[in-house]
Amino acid sequence: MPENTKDKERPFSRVVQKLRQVGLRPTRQRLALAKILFDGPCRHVTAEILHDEVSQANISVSLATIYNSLHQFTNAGLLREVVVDSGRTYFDTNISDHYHYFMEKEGCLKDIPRGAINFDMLPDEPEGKKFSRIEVIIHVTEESQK
Amino acid sequence: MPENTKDKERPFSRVVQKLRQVGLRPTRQRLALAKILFDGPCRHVTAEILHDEVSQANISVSLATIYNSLHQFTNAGLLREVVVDSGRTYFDTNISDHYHYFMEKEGCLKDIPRGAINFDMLPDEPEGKKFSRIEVIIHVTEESQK
DNA sequence: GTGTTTGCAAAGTGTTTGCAATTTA
DNA sequence: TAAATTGCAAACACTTTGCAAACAC
Repeated sequence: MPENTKDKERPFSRVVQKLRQVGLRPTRQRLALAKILFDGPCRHVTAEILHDEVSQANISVSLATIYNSLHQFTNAGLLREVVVDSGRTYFDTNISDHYHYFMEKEGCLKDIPRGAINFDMLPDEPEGKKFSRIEVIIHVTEESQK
Repeated sequence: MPENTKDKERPFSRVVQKLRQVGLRPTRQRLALAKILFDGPCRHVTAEILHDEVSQANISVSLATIYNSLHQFTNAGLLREVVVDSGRTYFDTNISDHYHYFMEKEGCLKDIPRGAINFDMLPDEPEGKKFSRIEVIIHVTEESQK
């Protein structure tokens, strides 16, 4: 099992930049996570899923670091937190305004395509308050279930 | 501290009925909880809030029983679970179709008045699936905060 | 070198569970 | 009395924290 170091830095350059832009040092751990998260289609992950995936890639990143990184990425605006399930935190790599399906059976999130859902009217913001975000989650079950 | 037993059953009759209707024995604990929950305006509670309130009324109900009861009430259709915050479960005594404000500062839920929010269009249910419920949560912050 | 980041293990939070004792019908 | 319910304490799942060692610049 010879170590493959040849493609160690080059393919990460985009990810390295992304981290640098938000002021996070591109450490081995953060690079591995960022590559999984941002180098491909948008994803919805939990800390545990990420931990499994990074492990499968034979990179060891502790759970504590995964949690730290997820929050750092979120604070930096690279991720968005989605709450569907008390006791489990999902992070969405799609940071644009959009809503979610929650597939009850699989326990996973899917983006609702832009334009597939629309508000006719919204309440007014109360005096001195503002709506910081509007979450819509459509729970999807199998036809047979109630 | 003389025990006050005179008004022990009568004022509970509505609540007793409610429990009986869904097949739950009106025990001392369930009655105390049901009275707090259903005898008055609609509420949003967590297990802890309920525990505090019932304790303040000098009735002792263990947290385990509170959790049990909240789930029993929910399964019986007397309550509805609302997820806003990972790590804390809210129960809503308003079981009609409606949506929520989440007041970030206070960490509490408020119902959005019926008709204040409306969908213009909704996605179609995929083949063999159905939308079991649609959750809308508007996060409300102070004007100054972002 | 200096300040940042990591990883472990321990602590924390909210919730669930097993089971003996108690209560309800 | 039989079956349901309760409460405790222990177990749980997920997340956060403190701190010494390792790392990035």
